[in-house]
Amino acid sequence: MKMSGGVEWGLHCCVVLSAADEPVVAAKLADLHDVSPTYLAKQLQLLSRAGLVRAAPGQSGGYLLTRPATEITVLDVVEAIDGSQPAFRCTEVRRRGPMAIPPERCDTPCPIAQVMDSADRAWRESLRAVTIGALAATVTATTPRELLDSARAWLSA
Amino acid sequence: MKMSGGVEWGLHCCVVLSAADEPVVAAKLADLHDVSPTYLAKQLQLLSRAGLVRAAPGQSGGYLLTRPATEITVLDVVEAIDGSQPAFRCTEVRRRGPMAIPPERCDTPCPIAQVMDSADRAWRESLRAVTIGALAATVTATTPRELLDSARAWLSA
DNA sequence: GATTATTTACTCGGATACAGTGTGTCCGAGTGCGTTAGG
DNA sequence: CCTAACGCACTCGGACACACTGTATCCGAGTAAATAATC
Repeated sequence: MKMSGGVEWGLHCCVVLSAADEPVVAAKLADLHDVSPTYLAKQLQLLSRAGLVRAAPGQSGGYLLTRPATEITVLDVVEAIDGSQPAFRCTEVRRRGPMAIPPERCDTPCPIAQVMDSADRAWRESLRAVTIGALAATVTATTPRELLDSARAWLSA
Repeated sequence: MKMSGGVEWGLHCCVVLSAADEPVVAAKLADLHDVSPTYLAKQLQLLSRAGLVRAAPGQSGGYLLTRPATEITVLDVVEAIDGSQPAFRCTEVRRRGPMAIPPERCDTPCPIAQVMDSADRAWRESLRAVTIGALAATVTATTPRELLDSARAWLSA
């Protein structure tokens, strides 16, 4: 099981965007993180479709958050990029093969699927509890002031 | 994000094995669940490597659990088949690009990785809380007696 | 009749092809800004 | 001097190849049981 590597990029981009008041161009975000510009563009488009960021077209355009960073959860970003479907999908093995349980007697969901769904909910709940704003706060608290300032300056340049 | 479909098969197989006192042949498990025999063999080999099941070779051989079903957690099976690595892998984007944080100042782990790891732990904890024995108990409790008996009979045939 | 070497059929195990999704890339449509011509 | 139309450069958006992991498969090595010959 492996989640799309674009999730990490998307989260970093959202944190950066939360600190910028002006639209930031996709290419600049790619340069900052030293990743493929075209592929990161794809991820940003996914964020745009999900309504988390807004694309300002035209000259001096770029991306900016649509909501305050404290109202965007990590789960939002993960689901926008990696999809919202659970990792485990029950194929109802019970109803197949020679010992198949007849569908009319299958009133209760498969116990295995129940366990998996429960774990999946716990995972999502854990991600929903943290917002981009909280992430940004941690970053600003743990990073030396000078680095933050120089980064912001480089971003505006 | 998608987990290997073999996980579902492996769990079903473990539940079946917990109800059988004699070794069960891989081909019979495949027939029972109506899945690819050769591919399910691969999953059983993974379970064998992980030490969850034991392969009895030779005539009248087959697979059987190495421990009581109540001492095998769902997480054990998931990790045996799907691997134990977390879904999210931090690539340390902070240390790349023009605004890279120098490694010597990177004493605290990346906040994003922290959140992801926390969610991953919650997920694993949820799966660790349920054993194959508990699953089997639920199955026996929710499935009509006659179906269980016929299934056991078919398995021994 | 008991013992033992042999044959046999069956099991699992690892090495080998195919497919689907994720990864990475490209070019075209659309939009705001700067310029310039006109009033 | 102000206004408005124009062109342009820049932006994002969706359509297009490539790669890697997961899926599915096959054949060979090993083992326990059944068999038959021997003592």
